[in-house]
Amino acid sequence: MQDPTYLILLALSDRPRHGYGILLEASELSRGTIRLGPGTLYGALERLEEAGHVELDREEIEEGRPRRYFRLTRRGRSLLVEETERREALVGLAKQRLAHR
Amino acid sequence: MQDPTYLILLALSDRPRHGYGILLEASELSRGTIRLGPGTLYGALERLEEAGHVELDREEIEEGRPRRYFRLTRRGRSLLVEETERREALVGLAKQRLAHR
DNA sequence: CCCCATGTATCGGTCAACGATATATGTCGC
DNA sequence: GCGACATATATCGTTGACCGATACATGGGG
Repeated sequence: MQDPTYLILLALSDRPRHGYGILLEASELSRGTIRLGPGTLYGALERLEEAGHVELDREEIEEGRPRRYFRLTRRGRSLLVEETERREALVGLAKQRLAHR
Repeated sequence: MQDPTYLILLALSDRPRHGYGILLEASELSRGTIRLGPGTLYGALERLEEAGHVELDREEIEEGRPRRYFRLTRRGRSLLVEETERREALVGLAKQRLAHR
């Protein structure tokens, strides 16, 4: 799993968000390091939805503008936890390697 | 930077290695999680060499089989350190998020 | 009145990654 | 002596995530 997809899952980990909200949260989470474009977002959401990691929470229409909220599924949260552990292990190894030289 | 490229840099961080050695070391580092194929390896090495992150250390011929050793350049090591810090920060954030719920 | 922020969505291009494949030698077991 | 496997390098074609550009729509601020 690459960073953009990981950030999307992470942005949804505390509560459901709509597309644009995910974009903003992901940007904040990475401190502006990673900027998701809409193409990345909706493509990834589609794949995540198809895989059962994310699902539509609700649809709202506010002042003529539609908002589609997505939420993590149980499977999605599992995936996020696993991926986090995998990343943590790899980074731990790397730090160890880079330290003793 | 994706995992395969990261693992290649990491595999070269302690000493120069030849292609097949990188493959084995990367497999060991990730505990078999990530298996690099030759296509991935040589493609990535070419890109890394062109970018000045990796360079040819020496060429040996042992028992009719050629061995091409690669090493990290200073720039390559810098990149590896930066990338590790970036990954560490992101994983730290993720753990924090996943904890308080 | 125009720009910007908000909000969703599609399209096409790029490029890393990947599997399959090819070539060659040495070793081990049968 | 033969086949299977590990060692070792390399190429090719495909896939698919990612990304920028673009489109469309509304509301607010300068």
